[in-house]
Amino acid sequence: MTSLKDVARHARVSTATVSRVLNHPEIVIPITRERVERSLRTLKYIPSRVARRLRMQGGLTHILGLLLPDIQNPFFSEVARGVEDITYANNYALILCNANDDPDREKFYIDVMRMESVDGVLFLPTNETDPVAADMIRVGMPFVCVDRSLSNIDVDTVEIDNYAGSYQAMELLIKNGHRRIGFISGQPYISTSRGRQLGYEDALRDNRIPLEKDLIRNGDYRQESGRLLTEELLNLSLPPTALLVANNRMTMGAIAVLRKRRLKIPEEIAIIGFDDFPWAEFLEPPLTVVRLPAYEMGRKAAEMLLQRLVEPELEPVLIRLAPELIIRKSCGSMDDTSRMKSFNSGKDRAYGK
Amino acid sequence: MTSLKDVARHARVSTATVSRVLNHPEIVIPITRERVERSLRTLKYIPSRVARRLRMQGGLTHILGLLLPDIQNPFFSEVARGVEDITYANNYALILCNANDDPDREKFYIDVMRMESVDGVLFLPTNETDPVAADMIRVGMPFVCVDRSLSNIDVDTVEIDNYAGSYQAMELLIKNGHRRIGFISGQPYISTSRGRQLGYEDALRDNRIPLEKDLIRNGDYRQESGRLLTEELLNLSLPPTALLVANNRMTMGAIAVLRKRRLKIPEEIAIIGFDDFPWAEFLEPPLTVVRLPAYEMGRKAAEMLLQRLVEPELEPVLIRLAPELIIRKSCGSMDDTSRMKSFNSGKDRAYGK
DNA sequence: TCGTTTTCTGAAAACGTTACATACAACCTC
DNA sequence: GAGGTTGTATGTAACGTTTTCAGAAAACGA
Repeated sequence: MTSLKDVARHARVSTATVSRVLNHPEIVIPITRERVERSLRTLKYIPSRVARRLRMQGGLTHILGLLLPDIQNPFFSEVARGVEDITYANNYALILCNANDDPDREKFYIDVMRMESVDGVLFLPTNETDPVAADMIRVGMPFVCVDRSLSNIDVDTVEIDNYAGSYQAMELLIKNGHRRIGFISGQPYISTSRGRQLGYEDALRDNRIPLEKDLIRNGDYRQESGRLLTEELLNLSLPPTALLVANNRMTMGAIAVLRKRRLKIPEEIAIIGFDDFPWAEFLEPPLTVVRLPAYEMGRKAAEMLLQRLVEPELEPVLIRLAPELIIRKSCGSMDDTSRMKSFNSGKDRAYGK
Repeated sequence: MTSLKDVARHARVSTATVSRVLNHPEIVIPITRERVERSLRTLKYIPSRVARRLRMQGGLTHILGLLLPDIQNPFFSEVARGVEDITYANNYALILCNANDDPDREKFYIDVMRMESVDGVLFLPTNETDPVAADMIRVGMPFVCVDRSLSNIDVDTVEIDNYAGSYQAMELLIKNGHRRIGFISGQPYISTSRGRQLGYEDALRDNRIPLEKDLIRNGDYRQESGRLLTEELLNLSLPPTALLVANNRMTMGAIAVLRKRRLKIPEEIAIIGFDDFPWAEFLEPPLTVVRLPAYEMGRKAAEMLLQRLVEPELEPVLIRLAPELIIRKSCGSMDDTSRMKSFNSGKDRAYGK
């Protein structure tokens, strides 16, 4: 690798001059500048970001870190794409790490980011209380929480209005005549899960439907979990007539069970999932979902972090993005309301009411 | 940030000793070692990988780069997961970059990797002739090509036997009675596309079915492309009775068109896609696919690169992984062969043969 | 006791940058 | 013409590590 020193020797100037040609070309006299630039080209000089980063402790070195819980989930990879579009547009490099839902791995990568002295970190916590992250924030590392929040820490956050998302989904199901609605939630120590669950509960209460603890199940956001919990719900003596599932993976698990039991959707059981994904409309029937603006969230978060870098003293900001209910067929469409109702009353009778 | 120097001062030793405690603990006497370790802990020392990397030019600094064409495609994100599992297991950090199918972005990130002096690079080229990558290889950077190969460059490569994949898919379609099979291919300058197309052509030839240029369409691996080309194929005066689609995105485009035209799958048109994905079995009908071992490929590639780091002088190696035909319903299952046949002969008559 | 080996530690140099302080002109200003 | 100002380039000191070299101290053998 050719270094600044090589270029300096070749152009018969000092390294300082070469560095200035690179960083502040306007303050070096054209004749010298051109000579240096020629040397730069002939030697194919490539600067070392490592050396620069070492030297510029405290300055900006144009590298950000992004830590995701699960890169395979299209929701998170869309967040990543949003982030990356912004960082690239601003000439920032990005260290993208995948915690794989494993706290040890998460810690490993958080440490990596500190060790790499990135300018700032975009973080999607796998759980609410992360001492390593907390430490990082305390120590003054520019930091933005994305999608999920950290408890007891006041820090820039971009998240989705999960409460509104599930509230709207519930309203639709209730309007379609459902009263026994199963809710497959995520882990209670993830902020998104709690928001979604609260929306579920409030929608019931606002519609004077009694809350049944039995109908709420906590899973771990994985497909297997969705499968298991759906089985449990269907095996209830009074099974639900509709399902609200808190993420896309568990939704797939749920659908797998529904298929296996040959239950007709939405006639025999309705289902709404969280997270839209490219194939949702090709399922049979097309899946009604709460679309979460993942790409938007990634962009917003990256913009926020870049902003924070130039204005470190600002008060922490919270941005909440609105989800969107995408009504397809799996919830019983509006047109089917009548059929829906009669079906449900039939069910109700079957239950002995 | 506390540095080695701080720790050294606190423990009343030299920085050299602290460094030795960190890297070669066995050569420092226990009494000193413990004192240093105590200081390390109380000061919460976190090493700077940046400084280490700068110092260890030529040595191994435990960081690898991975450059993907499109992080949102589940195929690539699965590759990433495979890579990441291996790097993490070996205590390597990973800089994961997303070229977003954009050659400029690809160049940007390749440069970033050089500038960051990573130990090695895992690269999925967006096209076969990449001067920047070629340069990197020439300059001796440990390098592994994944999934797609670079032309004219002898370098470690892990890829999939695309030829076999499409050959097998074609055999199945032909066995199911199809003779007019449309092929929606990728860009001809991507090695995977060519392999898949060759398999298509050879399967036809080996079964004495004349090749019709009209039935082969080149797309760009995006959904819109699949949509367009399917429309084109269906608008042919003699449209195909089956479709083989060279990647998952274009397959979705194709299915969208088939749905829109209310064509029954597989009765009116059969379809096989490349790349399995989590939802393929939930489509109606479940999609027959050529499963590509993406995760495996990621693992293999990472292992290969790590191997290369310790044995730089080895001859370049080519690993070709076998795909797997996953037969579901969209191609007309074996049981339906008879129905298939009669259906096709009916079609044939309709075509005036 | 003295030399020799062994074990441990410290000083210093290097990695490739950037920034600060300085040097040396040349040009004003009074 | 002394002193100040500007414009340009240089020298050098960091940044935080690792490693080489050499020296001090300890252990050993005679």
